[in-house]
Amino acid sequence: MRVTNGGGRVRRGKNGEAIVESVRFGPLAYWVGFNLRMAQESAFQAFSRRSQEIGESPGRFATLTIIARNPGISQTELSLANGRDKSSLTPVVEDLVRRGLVERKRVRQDRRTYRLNVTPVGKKTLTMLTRCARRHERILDGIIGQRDRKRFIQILKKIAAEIE
Amino acid sequence: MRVTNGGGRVRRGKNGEAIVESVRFGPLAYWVGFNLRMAQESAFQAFSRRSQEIGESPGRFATLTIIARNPGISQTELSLANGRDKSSLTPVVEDLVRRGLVERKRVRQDRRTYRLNVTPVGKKTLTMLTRCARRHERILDGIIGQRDRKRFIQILKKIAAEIE
DNA sequence: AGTATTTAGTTTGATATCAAACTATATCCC
DNA sequence: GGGATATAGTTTGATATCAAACTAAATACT
Repeated sequence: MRVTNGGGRVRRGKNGEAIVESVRFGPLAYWVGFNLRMAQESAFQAFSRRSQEIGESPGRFATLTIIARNPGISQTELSLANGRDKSSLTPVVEDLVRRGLVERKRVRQDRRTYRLNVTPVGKKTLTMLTRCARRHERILDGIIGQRDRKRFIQILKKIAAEIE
Repeated sequence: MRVTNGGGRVRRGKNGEAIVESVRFGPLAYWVGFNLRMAQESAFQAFSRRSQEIGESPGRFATLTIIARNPGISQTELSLANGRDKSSLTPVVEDLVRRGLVERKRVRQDRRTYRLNVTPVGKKTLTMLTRCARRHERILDGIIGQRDRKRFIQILKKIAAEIE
């Protein structure tokens, strides 16, 4: 179940007539935090549907892209770049390796760490996912508008970087 | 573990000297979806820390606010407004009722639905949470800047409303 | 009135995530 | 060299969430 708006509240009066009241959000309506959450979740949901069409979980996209762009990256570096705890990555990487999309090698000099690389099969999947993500981005661009897009992304980056 | 940037990759050369490479994000760097996620998660994390200081889970804030602003709202209406599946709300409401922050009454005309209201105790908690959220908002405002703030929120709302 | 459909909320099963504790290895410093 | 400390990754336990199946009640249709 997905939300698209504040959803009208329908209530019945004495005679059964519908009384539609809209939900009041109070301060939430104009606060950044709440709107950020709602926007992110809708966008994620939309991308999720798209990527499921090609049989991949949406989270794999960022993971695969970062590995592909940083051959030999370690799991910890990946977890930092991806904004997830390193422990969350254990099952994800396991799954990618099991399905042959990613290859994982021990490092000779430091036998604690792994180096991750995308396999040819993984590259094919990534190509499909990227196409999928581009379509998604095009829709988002349409909503935001060319004029504001750059500034919008700048602000998002600034929030991620500066909030503690 | 929280991410604030792309995190430098440190690797050791033959002679043990540190080689710092920064992580390449490829297309992720300028795509809306990824930056939206990173910003939202950092912001949420920050608010989470704040609200834990007063012993409340961060999710309770939106829930309590919406109930307070819409006395007698049903769980389904609440779930729509809050952007969560109605089934997720069952344990949340249960907890709020158990702790005496919210009161829940059966409706005579329609015995399937409940009406939710915030109790005086809940109002006190909400006041504290609101103070906490205001501090958080002030920081976000500082990062975004007064000039762009309004437009930024408009865009977030537009994304939530228009993406499918 | 009586059956079919819709609706409100709960239950169940699956997934993603985090944080803290843990294991194995590497590095620091005496 | 050897103990103390730090680091890479895994394990474990807890939480939040969703989606689908379910129950009970209301409404719609004939």
